[in-house]
Amino acid sequence: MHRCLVCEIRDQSVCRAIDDEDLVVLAKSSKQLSLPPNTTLIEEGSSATAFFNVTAGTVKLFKSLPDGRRQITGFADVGHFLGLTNAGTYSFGAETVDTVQVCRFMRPQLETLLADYPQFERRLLAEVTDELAEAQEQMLLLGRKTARERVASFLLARMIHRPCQTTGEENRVSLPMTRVDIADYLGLTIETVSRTISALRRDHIITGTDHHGIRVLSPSRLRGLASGQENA
Amino acid sequence: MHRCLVCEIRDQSVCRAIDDEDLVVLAKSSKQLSLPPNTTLIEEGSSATAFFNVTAGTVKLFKSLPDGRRQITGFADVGHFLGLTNAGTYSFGAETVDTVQVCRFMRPQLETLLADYPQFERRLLAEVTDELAEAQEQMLLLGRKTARERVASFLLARMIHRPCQTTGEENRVSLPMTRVDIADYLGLTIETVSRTISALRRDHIITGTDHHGIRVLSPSRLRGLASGQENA
DNA sequence: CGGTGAATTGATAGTTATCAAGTCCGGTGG
DNA sequence: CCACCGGACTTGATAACTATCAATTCACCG
Repeated sequence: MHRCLVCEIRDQSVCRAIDDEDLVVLAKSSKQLSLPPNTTLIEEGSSATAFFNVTAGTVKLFKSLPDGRRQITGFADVGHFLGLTNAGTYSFGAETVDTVQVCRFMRPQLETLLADYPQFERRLLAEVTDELAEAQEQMLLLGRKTARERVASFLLARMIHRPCQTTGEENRVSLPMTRVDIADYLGLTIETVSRTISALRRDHIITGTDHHGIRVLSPSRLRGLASGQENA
Repeated sequence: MHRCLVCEIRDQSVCRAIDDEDLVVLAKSSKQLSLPPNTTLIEEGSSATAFFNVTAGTVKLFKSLPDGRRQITGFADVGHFLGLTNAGTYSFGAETVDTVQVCRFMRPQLETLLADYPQFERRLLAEVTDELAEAQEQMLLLGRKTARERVASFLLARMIHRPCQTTGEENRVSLPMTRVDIADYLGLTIETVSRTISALRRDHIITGTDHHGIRVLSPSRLRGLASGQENA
């Protein structure tokens, strides 16, 4: 059957630009993959042959230096696409954080889609524009915020962006990634991330001992911290 | 007459997506402006009413924190556009660095252009994709590079991107922006930028005493530094 | 030629990295 | 079911890099 027609997250992704009839074509030009944690989706510098749409889980995007230093440039979760590039090679790498499902489009087929469905291209432009705005926000964080402000910004962004209301707990934030990933995202070391989270706990701004999930006690104080009011 | 037809940088900008006949329409929907140094083009957070195409000079884009800390997210020079956003307000500010000329499109007219010229949208998508790749490179710089590596990366990028061959000097790099701007772009202080440039001079990697232009003596050592080889 | 803002240089302080133990937690096997 | 194992995380002590504060020096422009 036509897989894309019954896609649960269709309205959250770029695919919403395509109507029911044409989704048949889309289903043929894409393939769904299920990937275990820490799988390489895109190797940095490899030739750009595919394009992915995340339908479940979280993917990390990153760039590295020859000596191994790494900067995670973003986490892509449900509904996000990745793999666009003008050059022939990917300028970044991508790995799964947890178990991930993606739809993969091969490049020639993507080109066809872009040519045939202006709406699809329109959606893509909007998505990339959003990503650029996020990247600018992250540059502000990396260039000008303190460790405490960075961690607060990160937790706040995850609280707002992924309202984890599956559990009964209020303001719960899930952290599927490791401390290494958080550190590489915030431009810090794992020790500084750990110490800073502990400090926020001591200050009763957050709570919870689980390493992969915390609860925000005072969203307003967190918001204050994230925007540079070092008190609150 | 039809200004856009004789535009000297047309083939360097998004306007190259539009053919001669239709440029007449473009000329009507845009307006050319000449602006002195340090003019605000876009106020951070103001409502997004216009879109600009730089035809001469350099514009700085930035984001700020309430207490005044600022991060310059990029410099836009000849051929670059700026002002795209999905939200109703700009998430960033923009100011001229030197004397700048821009073509201004008002938002409704831009929407029309996008709808009528798929090629224009295509070009825009490519441009934004490039900017995103640059932003990711800058995140690597801000999150993981040392001061010396940051300055080396900056000088190298300007050498490669703006081959300043107007003067006879080889490998000349022009720095129209102030030390404050460079510092805010690299996530450093002006003192650290100044000290680092002096150190590169001492190490005979660059030369020149002019504050707004230097000459690279050893591009290869600069390249090594920029990618993390702390020797070279 | 003097004035003024920009840039450089110096001394010191602070934030975060590095190095080094521990502790916690999830998974595995007895 | 419980003990053990190993990786992830936390905590502590110290070091290093860059920021801050302060004083010149430089260069541009009237």
